[in-house]
Amino acid sequence: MSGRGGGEAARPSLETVAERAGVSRQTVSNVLNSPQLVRPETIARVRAAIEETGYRPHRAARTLRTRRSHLIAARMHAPVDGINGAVLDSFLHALTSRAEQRDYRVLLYTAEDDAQEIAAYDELLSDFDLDAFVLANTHRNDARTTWLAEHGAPFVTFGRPWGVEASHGWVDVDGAAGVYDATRHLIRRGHRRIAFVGWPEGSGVGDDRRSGWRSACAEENLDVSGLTRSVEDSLATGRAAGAELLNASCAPTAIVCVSDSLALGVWTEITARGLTPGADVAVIGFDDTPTAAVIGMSSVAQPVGDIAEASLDLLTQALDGAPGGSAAAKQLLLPPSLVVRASS
Amino acid sequence: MSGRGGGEAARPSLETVAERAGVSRQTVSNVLNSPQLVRPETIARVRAAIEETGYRPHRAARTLRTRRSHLIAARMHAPVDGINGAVLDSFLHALTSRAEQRDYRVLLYTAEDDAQEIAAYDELLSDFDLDAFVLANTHRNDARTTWLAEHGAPFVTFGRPWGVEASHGWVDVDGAAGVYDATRHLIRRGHRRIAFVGWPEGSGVGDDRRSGWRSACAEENLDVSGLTRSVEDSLATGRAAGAELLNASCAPTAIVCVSDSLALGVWTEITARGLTPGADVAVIGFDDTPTAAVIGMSSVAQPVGDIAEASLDLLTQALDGAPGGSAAAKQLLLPPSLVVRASS
DNA sequence: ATGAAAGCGCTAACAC
DNA sequence: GTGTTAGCGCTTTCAT
Repeated sequence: MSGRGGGEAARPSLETVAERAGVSRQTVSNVLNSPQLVRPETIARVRAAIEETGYRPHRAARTLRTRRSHLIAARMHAPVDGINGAVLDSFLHALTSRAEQRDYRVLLYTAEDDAQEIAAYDELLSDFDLDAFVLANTHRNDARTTWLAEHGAPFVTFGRPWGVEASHGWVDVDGAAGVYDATRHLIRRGHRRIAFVGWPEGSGVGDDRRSGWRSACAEENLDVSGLTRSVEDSLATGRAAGAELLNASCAPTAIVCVSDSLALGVWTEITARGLTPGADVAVIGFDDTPTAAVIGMSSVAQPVGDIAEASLDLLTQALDGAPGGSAAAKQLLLPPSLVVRASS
Repeated sequence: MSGRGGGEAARPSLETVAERAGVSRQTVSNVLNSPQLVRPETIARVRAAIEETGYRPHRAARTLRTRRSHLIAARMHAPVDGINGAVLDSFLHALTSRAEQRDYRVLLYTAEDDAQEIAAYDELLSDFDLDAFVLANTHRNDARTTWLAEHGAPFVTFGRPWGVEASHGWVDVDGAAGVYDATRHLIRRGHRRIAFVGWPEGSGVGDDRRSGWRSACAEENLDVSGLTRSVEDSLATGRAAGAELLNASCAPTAIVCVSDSLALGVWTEITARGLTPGADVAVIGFDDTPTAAVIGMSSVAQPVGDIAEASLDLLTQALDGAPGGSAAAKQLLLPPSLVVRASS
């Protein structure tokens, strides 16, 4: 740690610039925030003075006056099994870099459940004048969106509102389509007995993804009886589900999973039996995590950059004022893409 | 996105609290910031008034006055191969949650090289009054620390200053000790030909880790000739290095790697030959990434939480004033720990 | 199109 | 130990 007190030059203020340009402080502010009110030649003079003095507006002062911090809050998720968290990490990176381009910054917070997260909103909103919130992992009965809406705080969610009608802006990935594509891919490769390992019924995301498998199979009149499992998300449960499926009298030749965690569990079971994923039993996961890439497992990838971009579009549209009636869609469903590797 | 304008109650200010408690604004401020100056009974009265009104101080106002934002900047790293980034992610999470406990928040920025990162510091410092910076991945000729020191900005690094004498605060993990432990572990298991796959000479971190392997082998008079490789960090290069080693006339029975990426590359080569990591050839990586955990690969783990904690200790010590002469060490080398799994 | 006055909410400096 | 005064740097009226 280095202490304070290096040789800084005195920080130029609006005043300095105004004097130098021979205008009032106010005019400088207008050049910055409402240039259309200022005559072009004045603008030029002021711009020159800004350049010469190296003036930079001070955020805290602006925030105090306008109640806008130019800060967007995002949650830093705890590394769980470390597998699925990878998607949120790259989403966060995309969000940060794209926010910078729009003159916003991302402020982090942590929380262990919805209640803690709401407490964080409360503090962020009233203490720091946070401009907006980006939520991930929406789920049924999501208290967070309700709270934010009630408090009039702008927000977007990465994930649809599940089980409720909600009018807030959201961006999501079409999980059903992703799993549908994965299943179609397997069908094209000649598979007829394709299993699905998903999460227990009731999770919006999980049910949605499962439906993609079901409809792809239905289209081809494939028999799916006994070919689905519902388990919590982990390697161990995935492996057990895989074992069950492979032990059945009519074992599947391909297994699609709702997540990479489960898929890796299945993968582990396959290799433990001396079989080769892809050659003997095909496996496809969901999220295209680094681990999947490393071991060569096919997986459905979410377009993280596009999600971040779209989220910010929605946000800045609301924050910086949508010109006109703001007819733009406030809900967006993006298509994922299947990354085919050796395992399928 | 939900718009602004929900039914907020009017925000209570210091004034409100002061009136209610029958004191001046200043006294309320003192209760909050310098309670030792206020008589206990006054404190109690003010605290009660704060409670009743639900008053919360406004950061922007305080920042404007004190030039302290209570914000700490950290870089959001781009997901590279997705393997090694995992350590920084959990470090960032630990940093965020621990900073919250000390009434600091973490603000993100992105950068693609040192120059961009310095530009970010500049903006963050003068526009947002950032209080401090946390840097990771220190390297030789690190322009960032020089810049920060010159500008008098408080900072800590996760990583030693390599190749220079520097007096700034840092926290690092003893990589040499980690690799030494890993090698010792292999020796205890009976291995006599232990190879090391590292990075090209010149990277401080890489050379340091390699030295741990060298000294453990030297202690036991093990022959290490032809048993080390220096390659860039990736799966492919790791795999190639592994192949070379295994093809040699006197192939090693165990391979220690400077990173999990390289170790996974070696792992891939081993399994591709129909061999089993651990049973046939032992492999140990570095960083204990999620992928390592998933596939059951031994790896050296960095104590991320402790690093975050220590970094903040150093920072807050400098920011909030170290009482007394601040005799506490400003440099800290933490021991990593070997996580033994099936691969060794 | 530009300028003057006022004030956002807080704390440092000083008086009492 | 507590109150008073002033001002951080900016933008929002409103007057010109």
